Amino acid sequence: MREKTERIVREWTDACDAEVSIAVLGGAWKPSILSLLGEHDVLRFGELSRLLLEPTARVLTRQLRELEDDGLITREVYRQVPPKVEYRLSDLGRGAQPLVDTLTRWGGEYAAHQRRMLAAPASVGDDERQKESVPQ
Amino acid sequence: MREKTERIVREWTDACDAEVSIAVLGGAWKPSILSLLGEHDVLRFGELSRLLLEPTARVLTRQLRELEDDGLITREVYRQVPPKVEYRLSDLGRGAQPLVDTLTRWGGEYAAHQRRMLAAPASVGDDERQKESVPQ
DNA sequence: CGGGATCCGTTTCGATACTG
DNA sequence: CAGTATCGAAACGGATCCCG
Repeated sequence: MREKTERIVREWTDACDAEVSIAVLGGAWKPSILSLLGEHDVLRFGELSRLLLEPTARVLTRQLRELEDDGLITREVYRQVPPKVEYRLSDLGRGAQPLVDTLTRWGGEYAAHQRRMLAAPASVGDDERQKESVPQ
Repeated sequence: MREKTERIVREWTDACDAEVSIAVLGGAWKPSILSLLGEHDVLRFGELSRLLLEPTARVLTRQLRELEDDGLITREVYRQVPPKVEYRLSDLGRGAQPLVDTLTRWGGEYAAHQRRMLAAPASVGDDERQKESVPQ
């Protein structure tokens, strides 16, 4: 487990369990990585890199390490030339798939909703924080 | 919408919709805030502050503003002395409740699983990244 | 009561260059 | 191919003081 994850698992009360999920899945690219590994079963470093539209190797490596440390994916190194490294979901990672799917679905709906908002010319009486009115 | 949220909604491809969810819900205390507003229907600033075990006012204010900007909660100001401000879920926020619940459930299970790992004395052959072995 | 202003340390992201 | 090393910029969480 990452130190950060461990701290949160230890110290936070049950009331905020959702924060644990955010701590584990909240890094850049992480949900996408889990999603792709869910679809493809096994992926090499370079394949992940291309599918994700090229985050820098530095960044991708760190996210993968963190997911590994938190137990969601496994990393298998083939000591050969040229090197080859395979990533898969662990049991824990497969257990997270429904959550990732839910994140994907809600995020898609939210993005679609907001894109409609962006497309629509701001109409009079639109809701740009006009609640500064005086209800009482 | 926050600038950050808007950037992500605009620029990311559909393949990474989950990142949108993380962008919106990924701040400290945010899932907890939504959770509490789901339970209590309406809460004042001070009530939220106490229920969350006292984040500083500065931090709580910022998270509430971001959630408001992203359209998940509403803020109603009563111009009286002493002041009174009420927070509620918006329609968008109510729509996020199933997602928050899923985050809470998975986070709870993950935390329980990892706490068992922490409690168990590390047994021989435990999995602290021993995959550096040579499969081929 | 419900903040705003200011400041700061840490974390995180990301670009560039290099390597077994 | 799959990284590592180094560096800079920015975002974030948080403390402290002040205010209508």
